[in-house]
Amino acid sequence: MDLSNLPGHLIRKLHQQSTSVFQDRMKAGGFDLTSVQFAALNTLDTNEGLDQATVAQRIAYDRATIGAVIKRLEQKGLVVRRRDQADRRAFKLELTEQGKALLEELRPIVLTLQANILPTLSELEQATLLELMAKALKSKAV
Amino acid sequence: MDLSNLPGHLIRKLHQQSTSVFQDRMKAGGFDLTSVQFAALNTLDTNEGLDQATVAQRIAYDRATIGAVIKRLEQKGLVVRRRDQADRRAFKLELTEQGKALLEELRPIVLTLQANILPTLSELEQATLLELMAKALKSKAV
DNA sequence: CATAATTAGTATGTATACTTACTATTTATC
DNA sequence: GATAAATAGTAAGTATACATACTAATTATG
Repeated sequence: MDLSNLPGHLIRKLHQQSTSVFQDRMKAGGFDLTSVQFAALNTLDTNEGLDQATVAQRIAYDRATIGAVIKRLEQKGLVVRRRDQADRRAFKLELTEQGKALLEELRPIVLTLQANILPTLSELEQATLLELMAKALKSKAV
Repeated sequence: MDLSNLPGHLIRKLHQQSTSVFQDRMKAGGFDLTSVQFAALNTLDTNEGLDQATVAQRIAYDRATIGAVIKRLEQKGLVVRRRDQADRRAFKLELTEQGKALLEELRPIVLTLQANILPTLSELEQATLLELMAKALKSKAV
């Protein structure tokens, strides 16, 4: 039984390649940020004042996982947490000036880097792959 | 900037879906094994007496990661480690009878479950996706 | 053959990723 | 309006995933 052609294995390796490209580019630029942290940061900029649960939902993360991610962003001085006065269980998250500046700097880099995740595919092939992945995610598997 | 259509994000979510389907199926069958552990087990059956480094290389895992995976397989009584007398740094890995039996039982389940990772795609679309993923992995990204 | 360079595996530290259980609060419901 | 149900976030536990540094052993090189 050869696993190498099964969906699960191919997807895992592609994910490896994807995060590896992201990390290499960040390191090359002297940035200390993971793809997860970037995704959280980017979501906050588009929508200031979100709480952790909403951020988690937007980028498909677990509630427990996002807590640790936000904590690290806070320690890096990129995000501030304030108790929501309307709902004192929740935090309202905001980017600091430093967080906003970093995000502006990173966005073009992250966009450019996406092409390097699939360097051996033609434009058409990349588009087809993205379309099929999006379709595969349409409704959750049983 | 919307991340949801970028390769990195789609790949991550697909990976989530893939591992989730695997875990659900295992749980439904009353098995306690991750996809990573299954991959290691399967590699060992095809090739008894491999060492950890070779197993790691075959299924594209990190040397440090595979050590922990093998340790858990050993604790579950599925794998045995013996010092290689020809190279006393290395271990020769072998499946136990229990490991072999479990593997035989799991193989058809794992094969069947692969289709559930991409339930919204037609046969043709699945084949196309697999082909493109395989091609994208052909040579590592820079 | 002595020393340098590699290699197998472990240890440590950081970062996801998810489960279950918990506290504190808020919302639903009777 | 008291109580039940739900929700936000944390805590603890397990399992990848990878970088770096380390030990022990092997191979290369002078």
